[in-house]
Amino acid sequence: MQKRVSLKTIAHEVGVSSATVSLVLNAKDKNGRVSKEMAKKILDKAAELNYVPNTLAKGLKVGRSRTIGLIIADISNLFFGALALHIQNYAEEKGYTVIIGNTNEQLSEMEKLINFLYARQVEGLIITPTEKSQNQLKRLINNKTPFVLVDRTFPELPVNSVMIDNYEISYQSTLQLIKKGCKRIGLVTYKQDHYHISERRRGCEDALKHAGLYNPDIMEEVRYDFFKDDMKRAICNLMSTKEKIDGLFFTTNSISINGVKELIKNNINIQTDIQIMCFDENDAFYILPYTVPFIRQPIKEMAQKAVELLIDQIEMKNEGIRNLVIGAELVSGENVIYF
Amino acid sequence: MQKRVSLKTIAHEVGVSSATVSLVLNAKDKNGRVSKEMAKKILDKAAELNYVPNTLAKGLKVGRSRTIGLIIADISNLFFGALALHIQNYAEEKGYTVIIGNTNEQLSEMEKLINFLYARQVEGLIITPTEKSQNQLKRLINNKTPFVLVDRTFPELPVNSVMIDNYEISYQSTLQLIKKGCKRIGLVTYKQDHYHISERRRGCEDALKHAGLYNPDIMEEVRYDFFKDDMKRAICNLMSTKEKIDGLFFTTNSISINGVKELIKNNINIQTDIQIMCFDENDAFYILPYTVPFIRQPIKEMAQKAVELLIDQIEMKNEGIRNLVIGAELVSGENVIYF
DNA sequence: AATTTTTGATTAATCGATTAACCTATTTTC
DNA sequence: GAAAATAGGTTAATCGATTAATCAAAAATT
Repeated sequence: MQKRVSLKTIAHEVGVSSATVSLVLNAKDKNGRVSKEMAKKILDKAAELNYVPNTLAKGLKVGRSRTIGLIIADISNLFFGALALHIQNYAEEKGYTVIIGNTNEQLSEMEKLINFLYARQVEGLIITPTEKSQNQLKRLINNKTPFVLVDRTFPELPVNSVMIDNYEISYQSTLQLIKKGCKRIGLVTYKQDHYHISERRRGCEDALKHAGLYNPDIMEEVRYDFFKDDMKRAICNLMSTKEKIDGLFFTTNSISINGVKELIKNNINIQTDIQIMCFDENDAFYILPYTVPFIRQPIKEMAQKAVELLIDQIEMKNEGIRNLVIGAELVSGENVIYF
Repeated sequence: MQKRVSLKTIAHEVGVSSATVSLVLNAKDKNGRVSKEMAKKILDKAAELNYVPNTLAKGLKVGRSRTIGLIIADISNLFFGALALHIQNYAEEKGYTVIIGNTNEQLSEMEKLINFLYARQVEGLIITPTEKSQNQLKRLINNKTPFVLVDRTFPELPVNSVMIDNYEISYQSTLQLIKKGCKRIGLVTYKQDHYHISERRRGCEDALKHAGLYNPDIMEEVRYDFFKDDMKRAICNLMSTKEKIDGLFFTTNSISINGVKELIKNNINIQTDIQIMCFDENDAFYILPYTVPFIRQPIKEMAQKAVELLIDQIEMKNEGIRNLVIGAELVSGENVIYF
């Protein structure tokens, strides 16, 4: 790598001190601190030498890195990928650099990442927390490190968060299944204690209970670590009940995709035999010859709000804890139903 | 944010100079520079105060940021998402931080990103270049900025690259279609001048020519900016030829997904009416009741090699330009065919 | 003509960490 | 017992940029 051009280089070539160069290049010579001719000379030389300021040195001096850390649970998931993209775009627009880390849903990785990012002087974090990460978040709170949770949260902790209303959208979407005439509606969800997932389940189950259709025998749980096997078993179980089920609610995207796959494998016609409700958009749905109804999270909006919340905290514009809830939409066939 | 603990803080609390603290914390007191008792005191205090070194300050001093920039063309694409994940994981393992940027296939964005990353003192770049970005790459070459191209390259430029053998795998995969008995094999590709895409086309066409099956009338091009409309038209054209086509080669993942979708929409049975060949793995393929043959790129290996090549350059272990070609595999039903 | 103001720049400290060079007791060596 | 070696630190410069404080010369004011 060629030696980089620093303020000093320019100063030396023009024959002034580096302070002068700094003033000109930062346009802080408002009170006529530098003559126009000199300013032009410096600007020209900077352009000629292709000067790019050293963000790190500047950050060190002014005590601000203008960097935020993004801790994602599973970047190979399209939902998180899109979330990361929008967070990055929006943060960059606001003048911040984003360093992304991936926990792979591993608590230990989350701890490592926090330290890693902290050492890189991030001014704040946007986090999709892994299960049981409350203690790590508490440490961040004690440190007064600004952070925002997205997509997932722990309701018992006093933290900033951006979420969709998982209960509400699940309730409403289940009502849609009922409206379509489903009488025996099952559910497949993860066996884990993420609040957002259990809220989805609760929303679905409450809708069923209120309609007098709730049946605990057709609520299936699958393990994250044995996902494929458990899905196979779950769909198999559900499909072999005496009274055939005619509706199915999937609480996450991965469960939705795999659920549809297993249904197709079992020769169940998703149009006629059963109605389903999925979470999150996916290419896979568009490949099918029929439309699959799914709940769409407003990813871009969530990303922007998360960045805004974080920057407000960093720049001390915040007034206490904020928990944003953003509406999701049910995409069913051609028509979008908003809630 | 709480005031961070610096070397000085520790030095002050223990009652020594910060030089001593630095020596102890970096284990550079090998020649008995610091007494064991003092070292223990410092270590204990560092642990007590939860000291985390300021990577930026260290980078400034030693002249190395240990950061690399990753410029991705379209992070919402699963292939690039996976590539980014693996690059990041492997780079971190090697002690480097990765800052990711997304060009959205826009040349102007690529220029902005390069400057942005350069200002952040990246020591090198891994790039999936956009079309017509040769001049920007030439500037990097002139600057002697270490960089590696992945997935795409410009054969006329003297650059390091990690690629699959697009020509070879396309040739072989087309032979498979022919072996299955296809007589009229069409192709859908992007109308753009990326070398890797045109190599895929060339591979397919050469296989057809050598088999005496080449027909330029059923080679369709679609525009990136009018993708969906063009795909609709392309498939429609192909399907309305007098002599029905019985094989179809898609040169990218997005074309594959959309192609399959359009075929299904047009009520064409992919098992019986037509044989297809797709590029890159996708969830969508697994949702279908039949297996879709596709070409799988060894993403993880490509990622690792790219990181290795780059680090070799950064740490001056390189010996000139290297162009790595990694074998891809054809995944056809249950059996994987390696080339 | 003496004083004040303005113009146009420089000096020097600082951010946090590193490291070559230096210093002072204490211990070894002959 | 004097010189040399060693142990156990400290000083100070440095990376690149910022900025308060300062300064010298020219211009304006009285």
